[in-house]
Amino acid sequence: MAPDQDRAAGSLYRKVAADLREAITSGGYGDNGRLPAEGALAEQYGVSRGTVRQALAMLRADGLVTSRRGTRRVVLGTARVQSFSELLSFTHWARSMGEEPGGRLESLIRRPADAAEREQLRLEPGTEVYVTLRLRTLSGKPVMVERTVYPPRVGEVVAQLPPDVVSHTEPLREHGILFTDADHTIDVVAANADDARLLGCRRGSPLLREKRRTTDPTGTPVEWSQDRYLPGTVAFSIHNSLASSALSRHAREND
Amino acid sequence: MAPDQDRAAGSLYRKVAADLREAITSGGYGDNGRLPAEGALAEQYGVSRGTVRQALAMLRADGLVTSRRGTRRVVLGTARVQSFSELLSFTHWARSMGEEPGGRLESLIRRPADAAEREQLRLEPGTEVYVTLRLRTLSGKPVMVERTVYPPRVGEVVAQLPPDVVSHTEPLREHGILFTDADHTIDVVAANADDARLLGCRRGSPLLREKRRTTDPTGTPVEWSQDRYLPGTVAFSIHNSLASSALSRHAREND
DNA sequence: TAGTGGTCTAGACCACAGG
DNA sequence: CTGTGGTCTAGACCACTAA
Repeated sequence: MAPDQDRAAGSLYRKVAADLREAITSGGYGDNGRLPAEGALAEQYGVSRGTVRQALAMLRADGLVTSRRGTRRVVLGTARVQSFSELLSFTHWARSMGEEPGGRLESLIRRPADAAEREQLRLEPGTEVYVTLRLRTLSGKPVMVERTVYPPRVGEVVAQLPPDVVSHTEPLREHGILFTDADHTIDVVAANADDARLLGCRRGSPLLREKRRTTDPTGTPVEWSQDRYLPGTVAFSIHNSLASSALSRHAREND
Repeated sequence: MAPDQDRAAGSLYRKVAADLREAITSGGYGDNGRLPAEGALAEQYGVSRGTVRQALAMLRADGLVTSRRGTRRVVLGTARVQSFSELLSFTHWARSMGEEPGGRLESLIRRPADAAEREQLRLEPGTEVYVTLRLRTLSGKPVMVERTVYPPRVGEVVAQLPPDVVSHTEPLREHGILFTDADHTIDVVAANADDARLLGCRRGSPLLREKRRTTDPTGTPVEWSQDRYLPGTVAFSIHNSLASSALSRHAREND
């Protein structure tokens, strides 16, 4: 078991959800099969129906099952949805694919925030921010350029990390800086001179861009980042429904 | 009020959620402000705490509020998240931006499904599918090429629509074909000859691609589509958190 | 310590699917 | 009609935050 999965512990409904997820993804209920009724599951696990429903809501959000009034839940598929930490951390993502993540800090500067940065990070005029430029690699091959702006509290921690540290989210968590919510925007952008030099592509060639603003549980922004990927190295996937949705990032596969 | 929003009707928690959403987005609680306690909201609306929590879970998924044990919920922002129908329907999306959606059916053919299509739509070998190629425009300007594969049950309905019909999801709903779940993948692809001709770009120039498979409440696939957008016309946004996430598509704004 | 959200229970009624 | 998921209630206890 990956250490990530142990987070199922702590609450009952997470344990039930983890167990059901395991049963589903290992084919225990078949594809397009039906799950037992909520009442049956409640009895089977020795919990109330409400707890079972809370567990099933997680699977619903992940696109594993549908639900419709009147009939049993249907197994949609064995969709692989990434955990939140896999989504935010290049390092976790790479490792989950069996690739070796690498990176190089190109620059780290401290300067007053401009208007856009103040807006994104909710900072007072004159506040200084830390700005990093990193090249990210998979098994030695450049795939992404990452530009991140940190507010002072976070930047001070980042600035003291060794320049060759692979993961940033882990040390930050140890400093009590938590990532709980993120807004992402995905589009296409042309490579500028820096992008071209670092990624080894032509200037003006298209890159897949992900802009991301992350906040902690109090709603305070902790990071504003702009990642630019070489085409063909990444795709973003989302499952959504009338009720909920989820995003996942994965290596691109053939058409 | 847009007709879409009337769907808040039907259940209590949706009404509560709609009311709170309105209060938040109109600034009633301020940015980074605090919501009243769950108990207070329950009393205010005359419902149980469980119902209030169900409503708040929706706002949480939309990125409007955070939550943390021990303190009141924090208003994250006034994020505009699109409804599921806006996300699936080009027509709804265009109108929500105040643009005039247009389109032209370039071709509609019926032929046996190939291996990939059978896989995506869960069809038996030899089953025939309907394949459409459409050019989509905003206020007359080409922005997207859409290739959709329908299984027979759905294709038969689509094939009988007038070629210049703007929205397909609406007539389908009237035929009892419901869209409840979708999986999306977003990446970059080079324009082929057809794309270049229809969109008026050079062959090989980059396009933002969204692949989408949609299913109905029983888990049966009803559509497999591949949309290719001109760069600069669209971006995709997602809010996600430790608990949940949502996707929205919107017009690109300046950097 | 007091207030808050997170979790869990037990029971109720309804709307809808399908025989 | 029966069985199912959808909704709602009333109450309980716990873990955590902030004063």
